[in-house]
Amino acid sequence: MLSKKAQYAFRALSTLVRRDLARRNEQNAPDSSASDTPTSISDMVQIHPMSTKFLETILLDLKRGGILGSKKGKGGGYYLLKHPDDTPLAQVIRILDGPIAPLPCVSLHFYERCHDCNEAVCGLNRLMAEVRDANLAVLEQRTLSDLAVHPEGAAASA
Amino acid sequence: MLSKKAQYAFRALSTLVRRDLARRNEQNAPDSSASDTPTSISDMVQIHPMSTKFLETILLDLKRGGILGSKKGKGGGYYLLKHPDDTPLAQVIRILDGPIAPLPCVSLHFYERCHDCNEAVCGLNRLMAEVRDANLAVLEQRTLSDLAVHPEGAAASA
DNA sequence: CTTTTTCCCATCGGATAGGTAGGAATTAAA
DNA sequence: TTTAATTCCTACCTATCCGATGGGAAAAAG
Repeated sequence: MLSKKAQYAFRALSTLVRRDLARRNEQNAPDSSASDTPTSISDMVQIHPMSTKFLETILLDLKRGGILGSKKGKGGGYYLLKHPDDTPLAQVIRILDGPIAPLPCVSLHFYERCHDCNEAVCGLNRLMAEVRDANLAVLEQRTLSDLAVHPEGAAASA
Repeated sequence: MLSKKAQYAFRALSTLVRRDLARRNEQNAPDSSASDTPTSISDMVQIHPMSTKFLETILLDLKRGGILGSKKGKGGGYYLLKHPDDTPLAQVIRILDGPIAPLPCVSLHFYERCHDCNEAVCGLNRLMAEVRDANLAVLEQRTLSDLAVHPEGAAASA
């Protein structure tokens, strides 16, 4: 299960993504690198109500994780460092929740040796590697852009 | 990530499965229902070293979950209630770790309404439902039998 | 030099994970 | 009929983590 941290992260990111895509549209600059108009924490909290202080720590994590940039002071805030298409959901989850794999011994980014079993002949490892791959097939393919897409053509925005 | 409980469960189950399949083979009764030769906790611990007391609680969970039967007293122990092919890994995980879905609002067996968002238009729900389905494609398909299969040993079935 | 913001550090209460202890109930066999 | 082996039940314990909060310091803009 995703932690609250990851859930809140996705909420906040969806706001940043929507603004980012809108700006790219307006400016006819679909490929420009980073936003120049940061969004403050208080703005984000107004759109998706949650604890300001808690969101603060989350955004800091995302910044350290290389997803967000920030600008201090008046008019400051956070912005996406890359095009929303270029940040897979897997990256967000790894920053906030750690490994995606169901076992450390089949994790790609957080591998830890499994000392209780021989990995070569352990039936569980093989199966859990399948699970990991099934997850990654979605989470590495889907990106922040998909967060902002709403299914039916309806103009149902938040 | 799987809990230790689930990991230990799979270890113990792999022992039961191997014995169960061997017995079916010897007796030329591939379709008989339950084992008549229970395996004791101490036997299981000898094969896969772990805390006896902890395994006890796990096996009780598996029994309450409808996967194992038990026999008390001398010569007693636990046995599989069904053919190993008929218990998907998902069932084991649900008993010991709860939901497989990454969010309660997309869980099939542990659904809980998501009060912070409109599920119909929430981008995250849709994506996490994809993740859930990717997981279930493996975990409902793969069964206890797959636990006992060793890769290089040739005779790999499915 | 005041206001608005990010940034940093420390703490905190409650829940959960992982594990332990002791003993009652049941059964087989000596 | 006693004894040994087993499951079963209830309670407890400890460390860690989750979710969250508080108090400022540092930077930037007006």
